[in-house]
This record gives sequence, structure tokens and C-alpha cells, in this order.
Amino acid sequence: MSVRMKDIARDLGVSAVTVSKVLRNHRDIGPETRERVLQRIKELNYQPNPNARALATGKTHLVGLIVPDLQHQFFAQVTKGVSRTLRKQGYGLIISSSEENAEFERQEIDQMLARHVDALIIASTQKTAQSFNRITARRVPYVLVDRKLAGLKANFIGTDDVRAGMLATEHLIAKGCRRIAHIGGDYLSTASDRLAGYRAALIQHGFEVSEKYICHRTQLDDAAVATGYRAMQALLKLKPRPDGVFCFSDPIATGAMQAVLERGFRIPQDVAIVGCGNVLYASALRVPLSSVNQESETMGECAAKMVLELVNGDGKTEAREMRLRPELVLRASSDL
Amino acid sequence: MSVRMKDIARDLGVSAVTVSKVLRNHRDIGPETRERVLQRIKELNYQPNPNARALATGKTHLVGLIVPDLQHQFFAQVTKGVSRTLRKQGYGLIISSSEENAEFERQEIDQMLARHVDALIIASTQKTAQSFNRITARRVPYVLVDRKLAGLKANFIGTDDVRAGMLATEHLIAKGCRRIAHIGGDYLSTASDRLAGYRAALIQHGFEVSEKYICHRTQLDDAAVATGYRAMQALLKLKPRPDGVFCFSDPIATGAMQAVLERGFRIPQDVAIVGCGNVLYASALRVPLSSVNQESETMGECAAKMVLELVNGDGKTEAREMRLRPELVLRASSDL
DNA sequence: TTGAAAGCGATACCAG
DNA sequence: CTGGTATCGCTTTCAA
Repeated sequence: MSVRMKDIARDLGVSAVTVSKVLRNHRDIGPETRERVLQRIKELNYQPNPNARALATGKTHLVGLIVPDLQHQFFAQVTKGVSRTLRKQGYGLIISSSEENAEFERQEIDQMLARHVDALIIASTQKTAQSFNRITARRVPYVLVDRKLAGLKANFIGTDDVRAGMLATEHLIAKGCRRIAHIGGDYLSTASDRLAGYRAALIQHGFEVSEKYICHRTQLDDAAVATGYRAMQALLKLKPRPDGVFCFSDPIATGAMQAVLERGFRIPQDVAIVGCGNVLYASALRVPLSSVNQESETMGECAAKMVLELVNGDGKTEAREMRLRPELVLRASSDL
Repeated sequence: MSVRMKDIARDLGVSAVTVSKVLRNHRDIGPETRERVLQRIKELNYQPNPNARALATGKTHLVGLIVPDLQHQFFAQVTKGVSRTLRKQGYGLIISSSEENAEFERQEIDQMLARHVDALIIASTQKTAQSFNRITARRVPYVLVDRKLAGLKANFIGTDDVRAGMLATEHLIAKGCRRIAHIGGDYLSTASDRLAGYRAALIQHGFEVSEKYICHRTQLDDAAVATGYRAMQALLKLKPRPDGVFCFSDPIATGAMQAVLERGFRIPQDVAIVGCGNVLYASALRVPLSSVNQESETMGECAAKMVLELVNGDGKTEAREMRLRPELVLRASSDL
């Protein structure tokens, strides 16, 4: 079928071992022999069989990526960053989606381990650290992206979510909002961190934190727009109603804006809105949306780099944690 | 390290071959032996090493997917569909992005072939059929998605783009538009088909096709919004200016709408707009965007199914072609 | 500097 | 029904 090391070796009257060594830049090989081998490799356009190599070395040069939802722009961008960085280093990327379901995610992890990936990158939807023990047991290095798990000491790269929450909330305060609400999640680290930032900002500026202005929702990705819409409807029924809202994500914010406009209120005069994620279409929305930018693609790149270091490292390094600095992008939804 | 067939065989006093057969449901195995083996497999949570299997069988159970840009919602959705369908059948998905660059795409194809994927799914940016000869030479089955290549007889699944163009254009005609423009691409099959549909609709309704109302742009994905914006600016300078525009994609349409509003015209009263792709956020845009829905996720599912049939088939079937029926989704940008 | 031999973990063919 | 043996294509170890 295709060319094998043997063939090259035979053609040149050397052994397969020699070819193998040339291929991997093994140093004790005569410069002349090396040239001839290289020459022939090019001629035949030879490419070593990665499966055979994997079998012999135990390394597949494959990295697994598991995300909750590819359709969500944030994860698509992370994936893009990961993909590009890995390819540059000759690693392949095998992906799958957990569909925001912890059980699926566990299955996917097992699949990936069964495939002997060299490392894993996971934006996890787990609530407990349990599934990660299996990864550790297999000694497969992994990096958590975006979401961290309480009580799990793991390599992590994400956004400084507390800061994200503070940035957004302080901005709303600066714009004169008095009753600032938050539509967030319930168990993701991103959700609790952003909420913490929101709280901190309020307190720091002498505001009272009122629990009735804080919504905890679960459907953060799949049906996020609808979730934001309903949450906002509920908030608008409060008296006095909020005059500013920091939303967990841009889709949530999109739904929230819809609800506000539908009730006949103006954005931002009556209710100012800030989202998080800074999706590409934020500026094209009905009311251009202020949002916290997370540099998702960079996050993917960093995750990939981290993973490659782990793969090439001695496996004994301490778990590292890295957080990207979020930035607020102002638009009409909060800043006329 | 991990459990191997050997271990199970030794524990049970049978041969590795027997275990192997049980694993693959080979029929000539005693029911009792089978039970014992299955039992032990479960106990040890044994999983066969796919690399060893791949080496022996030549099948990796890996499918490669190459898309122009993961960030583009359309391709993210296709990917989602592919991923889900493949996983159900125990196949892994390895993806990469060509970044809308033909040369990268060729490299990616080579990478995938080098990795011995069992099949390929490609949304190609190639202008010629050349690179596909290499795939054919290796006897790796492949399916083209979304974009077809002139003169290449290959398995294909995409949208009925001619119909998409007709639907959009006929709708604009029905809404009373008299001078309908088109912002499209220059060499993609999707672009020329949608353009053909646009032309056909005009002619069929007794309109004249005026070339000055037809824009051909290249940057259809990366900087699509900006492309649409500039193209529309140009169109608005024409006299008489168009009163309806069918745009190649939703991002293009988004940019076009921006340009229209910025010049002080109303949508749809002065200029009606229809996009294509029906992105999730279409209804949340400044003016909710009418768009042709392409069922991208279904497209991904179909591509995956097709590829699996090819992998399991005899390799002798004729190239098949399948087109999904597009549907027009009306919103305020064309339908007050 | 080079190569022979022994795996890596499965599958395939054929004999018993 | 069961299993010995060769094989897949490459790496590793060690002797020459």
C-alpha cells in the first residue's frame, strides 16, 4: 500500500533502524548516510505510520478537547486557538462535545482515555472532582479551561472572573445605576466568581447587596437567550425595578434586552445592560451590547501550550493556574 | 500499565485469540467461554488498545474534518452534527481549520492522511480538484460538505443553493422590491449557485438582471461583516439605488444593514435585506434579519452518515450527491 | 556509526 | 470451538 521504513532501508542497503534514527534526528548517524536517507524519504514522500509509532512509544501525539457546546462562540474560539497551536507542534486534535451534560462528559473522557490521547483539555460541566481521578490514575496530563472545580487542584486557564464581575458592576455604578441586578448561574466556577465580583463591587461602593436582585439560572448555554429573557421578565416585576443588570453571558444579555424593550423600557436610560464574552455580533444587536471581553482564542492557545509543556515535562510539576485579564468593551446598552 | 488481552487470557487460562474473538463477537466461541471472558473484561474494565488494533487492521476509527473557520456558526453547527453522529458509532473526530486558505487545507489533508484517518469530511476552499487526487490515490473515502468543486465527481452534501437564492429573491420581489441587488462571492459553488438562483428568480418574474447590482467579494467569512458593510456602501451610491438586497451570508447581511442605517435609510421600507444561514442571533439584531435557513447541524449528521456508509461499504459505489432543502425565515428586515 | 533481535498490543490464517 | 504463529510498522536495547 504505502511506503514503509523497510522499503527505504532496502533501497539504500541500510537497516530500518538507521532510517528510524535519521527520522528522529538521532545524532550518531553518518552525515552521508543521513543525506541519502533524507533524499529517499523525500523522493518517496514517506510518512511514518503514526499508529505503529504510537504502539511502540505509547505516544499518540493526539490531544483530546472536550467542550460543553461547540455552537457557543466562546468555545468555538477556544477550540480554534487550541487547534492552531497544536498543529504547529505536529499534534492532532480530537474533539467532542459534552452537550453541557456531566454524564456525557464522563463518557467522553473515557473514550479519550481509551484512545490513548497524550493529554486532555476540558471545559468541564462536572460538579465534583471525581471523574478526574480516572485521568490522574492513568497519568494523563490535563488542563481545565474556563471552568474550575472546587477542591480540585489542577492545571487551569481561564478568565479572572471576579475581576470581570467587578469591571461590569463598577461601570454600571459609574453610569449612575442604583439598583443593579445580576443574572447568573448556579454552580459553575465562572458563575460564582462573576457573582463574587459583582458583590465585591457593590459593597466596595457602599451599596447594599440585595438577594432579590440576583437570579441563578441553570440553562446557561443551550437556551441561554430564552433563559435571559425569562429572568429579566421576573426582575422587571420587582419594585423598585433594577436600573442596571450584569449578565453572565452575552446570549443571556441578549434575552434580557429583549424582555426590557418588550416591556417598553429604554436601554440604557431605564435599564442598562452589560454582558460577558464579547461575542462578535455584540455591536450589531438591536442595542449594541456592552460586554466583558475574555480573549477566548488566546485562552485556547494558552491551554494548548500548557498541555504541550506537560506532555514534554517530567510529569512532576505543580499544578499551575493562569487567568487572563478581562476587559470591558463599552457600547450603547450601558453607555450612550 | 493498563490491562491487555494477554492478562485476561492468562487469568482465564485461554489464549489471547479467544479473547480477541469474544471482543469482536466472532461467532465460533463457546457460550460458556464467552461469558467468562466478558465477565473478566468487565471486572478489569478492559479496553482494547486502538493503536494496536489500528496497526493490525489498518482501520483507525478516526474521521477527519476540515472546515474553513470554526468560529463561523455555520461550520460550528456542522461540526456538532458530525461529532454527535460519529460518536454514536464509536468513531472519533479529529478536526482542523484551513483558515479559509487553500494551501493550509492541502497541508491539513496531508496531515490527516498521514494519520491514517478512515475517511475525510471537507468543506473545501480549493479552486481545483487537484488535492483530492491524493486522497483518492490513497483510497480514503471522503465527503464534501457545503461547497462543491466544479469538475470533481465526489460525494457531496450541501444546501440546494440555487433554491436558496430563488427563495430569497422571489420573496423580495413579492414584497414589491424593484431593483434587487446581490452581495455574493466569487468562486465558491455556494456563491455561484445562490447567484444563479437570484438570476433565475429575476428573469422568471420578468425583471432585468443588471450586473451593476451584483457584487462579488472574496472575504466571505473572516471579515464578512466589514465586507458586507463596504459592498453595501458601494451599492447605495448607485442611481437608482437598490431597494432590496439578497446577501450571501448573515454576517454579510449584518454589515450591509449597518451601512444602510448609517446612510439614514430605513429597513425594510427603503431597502429590504435578506441573508442566508439563519444564525441564532438573527432575530436579536438591530433589525431582525430575514434569512434562508440551511439546517447546518443536519448537514453535519448527513455527512457523517454518508462517510460511515462509505467506510463500511465496498468502496465501489457511485459518488452520491445530496442537497438539503432551504427554507426562508421571515423577519423585519424584509417583512414588516 | 550501524544493525540484529525483541518487543508494543492487537488481528488473521489455518491447523487441530 | 480453540489456539499457535506470523504480522502490522516502528522503536529500543545492546552488541558488533
